[in-house]
Amino acid sequence: MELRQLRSLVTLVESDCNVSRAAERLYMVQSAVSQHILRLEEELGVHLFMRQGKRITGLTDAGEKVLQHARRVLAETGNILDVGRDHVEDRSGILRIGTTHTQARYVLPPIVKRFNRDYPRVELQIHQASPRQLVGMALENQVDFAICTEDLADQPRLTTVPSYQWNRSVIAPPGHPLLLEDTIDLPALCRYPIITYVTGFTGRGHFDRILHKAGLEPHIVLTAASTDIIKTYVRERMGIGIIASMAYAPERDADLACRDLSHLFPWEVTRIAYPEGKYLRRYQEHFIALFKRDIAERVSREQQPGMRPV
Amino acid sequence: MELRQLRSLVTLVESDCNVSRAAERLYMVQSAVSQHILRLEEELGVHLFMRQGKRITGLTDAGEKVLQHARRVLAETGNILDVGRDHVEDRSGILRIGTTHTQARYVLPPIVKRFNRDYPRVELQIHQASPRQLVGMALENQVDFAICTEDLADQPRLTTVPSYQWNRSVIAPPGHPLLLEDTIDLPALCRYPIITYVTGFTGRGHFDRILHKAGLEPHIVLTAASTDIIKTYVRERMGIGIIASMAYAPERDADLACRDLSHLFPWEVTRIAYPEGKYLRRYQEHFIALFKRDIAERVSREQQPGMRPV
DNA sequence: CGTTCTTACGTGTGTCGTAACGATC
DNA sequence: GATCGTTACGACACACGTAAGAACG
Repeated sequence: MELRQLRSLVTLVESDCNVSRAAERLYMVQSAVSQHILRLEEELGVHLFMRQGKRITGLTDAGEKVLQHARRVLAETGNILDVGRDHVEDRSGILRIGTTHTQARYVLPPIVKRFNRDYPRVELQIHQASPRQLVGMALENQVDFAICTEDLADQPRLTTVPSYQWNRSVIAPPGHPLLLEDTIDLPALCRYPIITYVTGFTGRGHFDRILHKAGLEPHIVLTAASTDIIKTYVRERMGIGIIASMAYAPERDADLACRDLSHLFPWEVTRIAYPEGKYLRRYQEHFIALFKRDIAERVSREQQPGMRPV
Repeated sequence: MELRQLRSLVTLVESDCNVSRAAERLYMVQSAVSQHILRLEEELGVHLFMRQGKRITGLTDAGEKVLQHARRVLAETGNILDVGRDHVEDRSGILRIGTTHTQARYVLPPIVKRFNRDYPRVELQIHQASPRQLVGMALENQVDFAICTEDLADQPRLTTVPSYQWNRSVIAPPGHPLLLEDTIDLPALCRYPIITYVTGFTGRGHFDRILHKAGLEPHIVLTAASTDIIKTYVRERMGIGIIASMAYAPERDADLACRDLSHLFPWEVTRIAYPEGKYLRRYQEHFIALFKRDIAERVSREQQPGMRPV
């Protein structure tokens, strides 16, 4: 068995079982990849791929199993290379972050900026996806860190680092009747059409559960994956917006009133996740430290009510 | 980077950093192993080993890190080979069991016998070690299964399967004054010299904690790692023996009286552990199933009071 | 002086690329 | 006929073994 062969196997699967395309990605000719697979199958004594004539159509059961282990082999060889890179030159490299729109737009910017100042020669990549996708991307080593709130707790093959906590706020156009209330409670919220996040995003799960427990049926008039969309329709007076508190920017959103709702909903924990056992390069550890430090500073500086350190 | 190189690295460390001996184990000449290490160091740009002149004296920090990942790479390639073996011939292979004396001597025999009847062409290896050592052996893939009671719970990189529960019994020569008591309690036990297991073995931890909580100071006159030794000195009338209940064999130990102590101590859980993510061959899964089934049958058949299924 | 590791060099295996062939849609 | 995968073959690279050299106790 050779690492090359495993590399070909994984790339082939990621190229929809198209040998030609896999070969391109690997900067090799088709025949080489083909041979890798054939030799691997020969050595193991199992067909890893199902074929119709000569067309490869998919993985066999054995292929699925081998693929999983092959992925981990490659991940670990990647870790070994990273140990080397860190000793040769620990100030440059790539940092691939997978995260949701909310984090990328409202939380990461100051952190990323500072990180870039500390490590100007590290190339930063921000990949945007849904929490569920992010879990897969972290596991398949398509990103170094997955940063989000959902789906990360108790994930068996991921190490997760809690980075900060946040809660929700309600936004509404100035003069909206909700804003006249002294203290906002759940029934008050449910008296108006609500615009909030799509299921699976940004604390939507707990939001639904709390309202359901209270026996309330909110009138959710529109949902979106990103806060910008929500704000847009709140401005259009389609309803009140329930958003993550850190997504309210006082300057830019001066035309929207905002009220904290921390007393109504549980605090959400945003986590940084990476594959269990992954070797963290110096700058990767630095990023995690920076994340926590920045949140702590921001909270104490801006007195933001809907956000707090872990 | 090549798998061969990683293999050489791991073997070299397991050969006390002696290149000649590592080469022997790998059926290669010294120079080949030497080259593997040098090329790997060259590619990574780090010294993995510390040297005094040409003598290799130990791993560097980077070497330690690389070693860990290299071990996992090899474990995963082993899993891949196992997937193949299972499809080629799933009735023969090797099963390496690491366990303590108590399990090997008093619990495993009927299970092993039955397993051998089901899979006569699987070579069984039983490696005996302390619970602490067993954890290391499982992690470093020196055994397939580690079976013991201590040190396995919440081990991060091991999957553990609870297999059965057991409690303690006291053994004493016939006519011993303790046997006249109606119900035996902790103070009663502490009135006599006690012979039991060494710290770290067979439930000794909970034993100590319970007595300490009760404010009792037992007079422990002798400790041993295996029940046979304990029995021997109980026969010599050096004291009463506190042993795992399954270690009392009514026929063979007819010259010793035995009383169950389940009412005094917490139940211990014996677990089967293997590296997280390990591919289990057919016969390995069968062994685990057999283990549980056999215990259930034994308990219901023999009405053994100090043993129960999970 | 034996042990231990590295370096030098030749041989053979094996991998990759070119190219032709065979299959499938 | 176009796309796709396998087979055949040659060139090159490289890993291993032999053997000599260098460093330590």
